[in-house]
Amino acid sequence: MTIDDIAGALGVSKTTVSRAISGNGRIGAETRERVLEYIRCHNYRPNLVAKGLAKQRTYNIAVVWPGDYTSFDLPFFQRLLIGINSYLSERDYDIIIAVDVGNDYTSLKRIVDNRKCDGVILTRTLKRDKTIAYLQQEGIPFVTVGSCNDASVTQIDNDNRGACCELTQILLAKGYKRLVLIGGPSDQVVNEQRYEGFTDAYIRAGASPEEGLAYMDVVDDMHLHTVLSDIIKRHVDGIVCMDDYLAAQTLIKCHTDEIRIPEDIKLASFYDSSALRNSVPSITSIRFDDHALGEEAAKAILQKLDGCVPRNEKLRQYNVVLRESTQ
DNA sequence: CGAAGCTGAGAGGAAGATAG
DNA sequence: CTATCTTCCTCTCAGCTTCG
Repeated sequence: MTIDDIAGALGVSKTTVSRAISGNGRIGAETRERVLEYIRCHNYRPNLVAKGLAKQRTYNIAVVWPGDYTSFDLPFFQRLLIGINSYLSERDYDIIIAVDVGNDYTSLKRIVDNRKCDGVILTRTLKRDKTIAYLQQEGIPFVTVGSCNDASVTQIDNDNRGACCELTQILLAKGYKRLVLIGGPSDQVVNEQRYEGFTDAYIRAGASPEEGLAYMDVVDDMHLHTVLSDIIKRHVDGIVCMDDYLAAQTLIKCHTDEIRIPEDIKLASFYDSSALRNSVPSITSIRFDDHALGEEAAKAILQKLDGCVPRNEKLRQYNVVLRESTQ
């Protein structure tokens, strides 16, 4: 059934049917109700492809998923994606996933070149982000989940710097002065912000982190193993991991080397994934509302498509959840 | 005469159908 | 084989009719 069929059945023009559905343009209340009643009785659904043709829209949003995500990052991405989808699906938009690694945007480019999406949501940002530069050059509306230095980019983000600072401050206040930070690729803005938060906490405590106790760019198990061996030799008070994969590997390494957590060394992480929430011991972590983060990103991209300039949201709040690993 | 209510025509992209 | 319609469905501009 099309609006033409409805128009024929009710003896009005298809324009009138269209106006009754959209609510745009002049139409009598009685005529409108007659059309809507007919639609209700006959389960009519407008053809979105035809609507897209008329409105020059695809009703798809591309979401860029970093292909190098680990299984421990997945819960974050899953919650984020569900948040994005719950907002978009209520407004007849769908998601297309583009899987790209680092600064390679081949997958996204194919989607954009084939005009399969109206806008793009990036789920992380890099310090020199070529994907952002590409989208700016192409003039494609986009928002980032994650911060970047370009103020013209609409950015939605958790307060990673503040969260890492507060977590570190809590550990310092407990008397754990020699803390180590382990982080992933430093070209990811999120990791840099967490590093800054870590050093902020020391500065606020009137101290500075011990030289060489921040291990960045830990990207594979071999490297992590070497780092952990080094850390254990240095007899530090605690380890702060920038993600749950690193924390999980640290747990395994400590168990193998018969180092007890929290008796011999404290351990804290990010993301609050269920694997570490329920591990023995349970791991102190940061809790963000990733679902709401996704909804906000989706809202912002639809605002951009409608020609609004969404204000750059303030950083989203968090909770530090203290558990057995830092007692 | 002007506002309200409505209609006709055409645009939009891609693929299939038809004419030359 | 190439070029030119035609079709799919919806939206919207421009314009028509009706009525107070």
